[in-house]
Amino acid sequence: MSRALQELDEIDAVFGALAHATRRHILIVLNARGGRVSAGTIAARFSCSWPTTSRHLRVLLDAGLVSVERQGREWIYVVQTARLNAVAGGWLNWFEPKEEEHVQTGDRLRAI
Amino acid sequence: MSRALQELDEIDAVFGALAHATRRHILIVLNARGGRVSAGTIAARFSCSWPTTSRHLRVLLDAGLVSVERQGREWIYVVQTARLNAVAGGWLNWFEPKEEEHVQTGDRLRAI
DNA sequence: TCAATAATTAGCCTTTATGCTAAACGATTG
DNA sequence: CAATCGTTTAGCATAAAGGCTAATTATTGA
Repeated sequence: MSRALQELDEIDAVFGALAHATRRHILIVLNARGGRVSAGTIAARFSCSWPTTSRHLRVLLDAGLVSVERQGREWIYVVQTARLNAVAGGWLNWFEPKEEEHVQTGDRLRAI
Repeated sequence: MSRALQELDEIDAVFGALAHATRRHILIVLNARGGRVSAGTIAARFSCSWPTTSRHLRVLLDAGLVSVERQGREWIYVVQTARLNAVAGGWLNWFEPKEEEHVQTGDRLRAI
């Protein structure tokens, strides 16, 4: 797959993941708590059932917005702020009031 | 409704609108063509049926990401980049690598 | 090794989103 | 004022997303 096409898929996954309020909230909570939180701690903070939260975490994981590490019998989720900023921020950057130069290459352009 | 709650609804509408590839594409096309394009010109550029494109435009309109003006028998859609940057960029700003001060007020904080 | 803990996966049902065709509607043109 | 043009609205069918409970997996501790 071309770089541009792959980038389109990433954009799709990221904005798809950000479309749900609960998932956005999870990212904020994760970030507010230092970026590393166990699944149980997250689940306890939300009104939906644990499996439902677990699935939201999976969507975020598939989008690369969090990573996960096993620690004993806990799963620790880690927010990937760099990726969030790169992918979502990168897309948004198309709409920045531009002053002359954009950072976008020809390959990047094909990803529209 | 409180300012913070209204802001949450705006964030929800904006990220909801950005969740679909076609709608993101419409915004890019609109922006690339100088920000003002008729519905027909947009519809011609997409593979889905005209009514379907029309509905995508409606979702963007409801999210405030475009506005619309009648001009003769055409409808001219205008991309609202300022709002896009304010709402989506504003939310993303929570994840910026922070150096001391954030621009967020107490009211803003409640919107998490 | 058996019970308890932490969490995921499976399976099902309901809601929401998306796409299409057909009908409607306001502005213009003949 | 009738026909046409540009576009939206209505209505329906299908697909995707989200939520729940029950079952399963892996790890720890008695």
